[in-house]
Order: sequence, then structure tokens, then C-alpha cells
Amino acid sequence: MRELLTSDGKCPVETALELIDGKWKGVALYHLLGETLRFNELRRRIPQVTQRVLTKQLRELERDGLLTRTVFAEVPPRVEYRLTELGESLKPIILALRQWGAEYRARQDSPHQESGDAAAKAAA
Amino acid sequence: MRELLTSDGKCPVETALELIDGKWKGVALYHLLGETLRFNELRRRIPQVTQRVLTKQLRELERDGLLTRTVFAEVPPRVEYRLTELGESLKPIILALRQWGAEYRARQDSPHQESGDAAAKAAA
DNA sequence: CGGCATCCCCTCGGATACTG
DNA sequence: CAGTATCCGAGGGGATGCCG
Repeated sequence: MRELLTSDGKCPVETALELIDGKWKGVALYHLLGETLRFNELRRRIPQVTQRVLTKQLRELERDGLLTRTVFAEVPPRVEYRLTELGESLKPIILALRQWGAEYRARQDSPHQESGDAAAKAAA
Repeated sequence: MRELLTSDGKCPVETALELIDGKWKGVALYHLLGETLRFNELRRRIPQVTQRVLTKQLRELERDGLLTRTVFAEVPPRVEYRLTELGESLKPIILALRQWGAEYRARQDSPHQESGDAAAKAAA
């Protein structure tokens, strides 16, 4: 399951990806960049996610130290989610992913055919 | 921060993450950065992955335009995997993830925590 | 408001065996 | 060498209902 390859690179990529692995984690992190949000505010920004799943993924992000969950002892309850310094340090990556994703989508529409030229280069 | 929703109302961050979602895709992409590798060369670099899964994830990456798969009509067969321009454009992100992952693990060792708990022992 | 509890389905990833 | 073909268990993610 877990191989701790420390220095030789490679594995850190896996480590990082595991932390943001979860259907909605990336988007949640994105919306939390530089912003503190309550549970339902976050839900409103990610309409497709269900409460259960959002809760679960937020808890995992909390467990992994990417965000903090602050419960206010009020009625009605208020719970605020906010990125930790560690979570905020993902900002360049998240923004890069956003840009890359946007460009990818743009390429889908544009006539930028990659062609299905096949493995015609197969030698004799 | 602007929404930047794509045509199907999906966040670009999500789009990007979907493409590299898959237990071994990130590592595979990492190993293919600037390098053309044969199937078994890739396997050797990711010893934990099984044949079936590696094949599947590589095919998905190919389908999504991140790499090319070139089959040489030889005996024994030779299949080379190589990142497309689009795949190579992920390089800064992959490298950033690698660095971030390394720093994350470094932080695990040195007690720099701020939110007291979450230090639950990972019971097997 | 912001959760749990429960049920369920379906995909992902792994193990093993066979083939062109 | 580089794959398919099966089979399988785990769990991620969704739907719904109840609660402090």
C-alpha cells in the first residue's frame, strides 16, 4: 500500500495526488482559496455534491491538515471551513490546474486535430 | 474570484483533475516527462502497479490526448509511450505536485502542526 | 444549519491465467 | 513483450431520512 520512497522523487507526486484525490476535493479547495466559507456556502458553490460526500471529503482534508473546521456553539449552528497555511500553499497548483483545464477544454472545441494517424510509423 | 465555468458548467479544476485521476496516472506521467518509454520500462518504474491496471490507465491517458501509444510491428512486440505536447504541458504542474508532496511529508516529520489533533494513529 | 445513519450500486483496482 | 480475459472484494459516491 504505502511505500515510503523518500528522496528519490517520484513518490511525492503520488503523495500529493492522494491528498486531493476525491471527486470534489479539488473544487472545494479552489473555492476556499483565500476565503472562509460555511458549509452551505460551499455546497452552493458545488451544487452537484451531496451533503454526505461533501462532509466526508472536507473531513479528510481536515484530517490531512489542508483546512480547519471551526464549529461555533450557536443556534443555528455555524461551521466555517478555512484553508490552513499548508492548504493555501496549494494555490499555485490549483490555479495552474484551473488554467490547464480551461486550455484543455478549449482544445476540445478548436479544430486542433491530433489526428488518428495510427501507428503508421510501424516499420517493416 | 471568477467562476470560469466551462460549457457544461463544470469547473476547469475538476476537468483537469479528472484527467489525471487514477491511482497511477500521476506517477506514470511523471516518469514520461521528456522521455519515451516502453511498456515494461514503465512497469519497472512503478513496481506496484499490475499489468492490467497500467494498461488501462495508459489507454485512458491516450484517449484523453495526454500521450501517444506507438506500436511497432516487430517480433517481439514493442510499444512506446510518449507524452503529447498537451501531456508535456503538465510538466510544471507535475513538478509542483512533486515538490509540494515532498514538503508535505517533511512537515509530517517535523511537528509544525497548529490544529492539535488529527494525529490519530493509522491503525491498520 | 450542518450534520449522521442507512442502504445500495457501481466503478476502480488487484490477482490470476492465457495469447499473438 | 505487451498485452487480453475473467473473477473478485473494497469502498467511493449517491439517495433518502432523522436529529441536536
